[in-house]
Amino acid sequence: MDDIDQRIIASLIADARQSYAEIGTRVSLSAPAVKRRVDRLRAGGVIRAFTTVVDPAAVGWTTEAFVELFCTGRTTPAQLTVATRRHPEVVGAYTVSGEADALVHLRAADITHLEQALERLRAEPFVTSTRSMIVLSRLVDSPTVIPTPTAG
Amino acid sequence: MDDIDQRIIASLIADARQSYAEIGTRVSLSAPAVKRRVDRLRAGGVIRAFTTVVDPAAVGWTTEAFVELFCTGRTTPAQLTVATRRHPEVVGAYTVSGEADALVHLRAADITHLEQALERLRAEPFVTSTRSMIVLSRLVDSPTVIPTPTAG
DNA sequence: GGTGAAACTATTCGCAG
DNA sequence: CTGCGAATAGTTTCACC
Repeated sequence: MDDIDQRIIASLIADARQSYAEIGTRVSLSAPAVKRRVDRLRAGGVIRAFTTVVDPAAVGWTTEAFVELFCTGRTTPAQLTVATRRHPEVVGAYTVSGEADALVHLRAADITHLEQALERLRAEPFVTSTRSMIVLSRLVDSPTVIPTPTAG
Repeated sequence: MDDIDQRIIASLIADARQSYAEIGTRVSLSAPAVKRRVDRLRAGGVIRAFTTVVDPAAVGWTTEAFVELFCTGRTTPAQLTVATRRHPEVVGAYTVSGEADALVHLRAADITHLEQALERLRAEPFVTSTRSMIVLSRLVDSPTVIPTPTAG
């Protein structure tokens, strides 16, 4: 992972459908050289996937919520992973420090759908209680972060 | 937006670098037909971007947090948007129902960097207090949702 | 929405630093 | 080990039906 790799990644984050030749002009490399680096980054797990950012509303998912999960003492992260992945409405789940044990990001078609998903989540045996924050408006939602780490 | 558009989108979410011909075989359409639909979806704002999912750790961002923002009474969503976009560490920001007024998703290089970002955020004039949840582990983190809305 | 042709890319070589 | 240039295979994109 050198500086050129970083720039290739930044370029692919900006547009995943760019040609290798185009990336090459940006980073001053030939297309085959870029491809070799991208293949290496993919094999090494640095690049996980090429994906498409879709307007959630256009696709029918208009309701979103963050739910804090309070769990029984003996709940493992592995249990949480398995449980949360069962629910298709879960788009993100994290164990966190603070009062709650986990934070779950839900996306649903509407309030009714969200309520159903929430009830299913609350029915998990290790969940003792939940606290929901319904998203009223999305102010910022960067698909991925452009890598410029040394900003501190 | 018909069923074929949905399937094209699902396919592009799974792999944004697929050829139009490949998508065409999945949805039983010719490559030019697929391109026309993709162009239309892009122009209509349904498809926002083609991007790359990168392992945040590999790129140097190892620390993540969700911060609940408590604001003064007269704070508008527009103010929040402007303020949160100023900070490069903010990867997501939402106004929410519940105790807090907003939820901010931060990503930083390390704890020190996160602390700095948090202090800068707390220095915003409309912020009265904050409550942080540091992410201990990422259980689920779907880059985008595969559109299968009618699951309720 | 399909077809076919032209322009452009991707990908695989051999070869050089 | 990494990058380059050339040749082949495949893709995008266009006009037209």
